[in-house]
Amino acid sequence: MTIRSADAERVRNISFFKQADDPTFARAMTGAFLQRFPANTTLLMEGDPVDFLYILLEGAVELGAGWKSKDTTLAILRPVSTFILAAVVLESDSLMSAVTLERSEILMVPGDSLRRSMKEDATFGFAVSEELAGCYRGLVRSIKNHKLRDSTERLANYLLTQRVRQGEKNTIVLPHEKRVLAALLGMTPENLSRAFSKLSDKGVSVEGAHVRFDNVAALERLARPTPLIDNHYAQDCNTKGKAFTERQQGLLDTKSD
Amino acid sequence: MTIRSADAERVRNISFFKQADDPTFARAMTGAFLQRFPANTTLLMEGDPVDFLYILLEGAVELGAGWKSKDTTLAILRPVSTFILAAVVLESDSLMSAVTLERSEILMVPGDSLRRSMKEDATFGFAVSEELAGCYRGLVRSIKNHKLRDSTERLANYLLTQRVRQGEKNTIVLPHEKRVLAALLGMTPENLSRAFSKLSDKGVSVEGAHVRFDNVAALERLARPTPLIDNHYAQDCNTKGKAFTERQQGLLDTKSD
DNA sequence: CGTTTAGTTGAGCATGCTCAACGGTCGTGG
DNA sequence: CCACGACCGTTGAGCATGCTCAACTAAACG
Repeated sequence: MTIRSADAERVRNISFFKQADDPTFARAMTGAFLQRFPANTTLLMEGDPVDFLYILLEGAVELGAGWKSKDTTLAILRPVSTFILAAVVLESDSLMSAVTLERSEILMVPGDSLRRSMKEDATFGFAVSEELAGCYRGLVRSIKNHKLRDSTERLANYLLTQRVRQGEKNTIVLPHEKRVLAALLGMTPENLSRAFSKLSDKGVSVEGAHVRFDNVAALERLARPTPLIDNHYAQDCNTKGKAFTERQQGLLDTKSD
Repeated sequence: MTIRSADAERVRNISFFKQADDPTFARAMTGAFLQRFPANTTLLMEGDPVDFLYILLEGAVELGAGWKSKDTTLAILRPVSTFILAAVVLESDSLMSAVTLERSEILMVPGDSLRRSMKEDATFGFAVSEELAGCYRGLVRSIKNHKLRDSTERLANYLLTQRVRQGEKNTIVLPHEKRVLAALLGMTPENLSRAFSKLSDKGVSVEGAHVRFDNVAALERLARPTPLIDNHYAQDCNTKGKAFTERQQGLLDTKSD
């Protein structure tokens, strides 16, 4: 077995493996191996056949796509996240490219093993369906965020989201370089700068990666976060405490394919 | 049983029911009923709890979302299409609203029945996973279409796509009102008009719902369709002849949740 | 100490939206 | 049968959001 038990533990804690029993988990992991990649390594290009499910355990990965000399970022992933799950289920070619942003540690699970486990164990299969459904809904949120909000509103909501995740304190630290954040929010670095200065009205001040909030109420009045777009503001919105299956992604951050 | 056998047949022909055996199909359909709705009926609002999987058998449905007095169209569905599948799997609230565009006939399948069948029959569960994965990839295509192409390019690709679907003839008939088409392509009706006139250079002429192509080569040179965005141009791209699981959707048309 | 890279700022431009006006079509009702 | 109104689609003018390009600063790294 090429994976350490500590890693196996971490992997079992991601949603859809948590519900698998031991034999199913073991079979799903058949042939899996752990690999390290330096920053800026292309893991996968658009159109490549997909043979493995990728599970990011350490580092950061950008999912993107291009056409006619344009490029766009679809999501930035942080551990622990799976990606390319949909392509694995369908045994089809990748629709996006994946590139490491930092030195990263990635578990690669053969698609065959995963599909076999799904077909043999209905409970596990259902868990994968839940994961896929969560990813789907993450994308829907992402599209709504993009089509219904302008860049300043997206930034405002991003900041409020980070504030919630980092414990409701009045200062947060940005988890990405500003250039990466700009790509995540669907704008240029120049416009991110300008968006930040527009928010100074609302008590937002920036110093490097540190952001301070002096008037959260005013910021919320501009941002108007909603559980129908911003997953974190989902108080009791997922009916059965299953919030874990639905993670924010895409323009909202993390988890994908 | 409230559904006619002719309808049952049509339903069985959509991807993920096709793979179910008879008992599983029967159980999944427990409590299902067929309902007719007039045009412009709201079937579901954003944030509503979802109790049924909807299957559109006749008519047309628009999926949309709103925020702060803005509204946007996420997809237009045509028969036979399921929708709200992801929310059903997760037993959670809808992220989009659904409205009939025409008089429609919709089969409503209780979420409980569907989830139970998935948990009891791994083969059926896998088929649902394939469906979800296909929906996911449809959304990814949709986002790429939107972020990487300007409005004229989206229209050009839409027209080429329709041409392929309608049999590669040199004239097609638009399946929607232009106002609806505009929403589908993510622009205003005014801009759709302008986009059409920009395409007259490329041999495209419009008369009502009829569009004629006099220079397909030129149009393709502008549109540059690719299987990584436009599903139809997938020659042999899905590895195992499973193309049926992946339908175009969202900005590309039809099939969703 | 030079070089590189991230971030900011400004000017000009492009894509797409809003608002208003107008023509054509269809359905209704006089 | 015609007249009216409603609505779809088109066209034009002006505007807004966001992008490109360029210059400049500051910090990081050799």
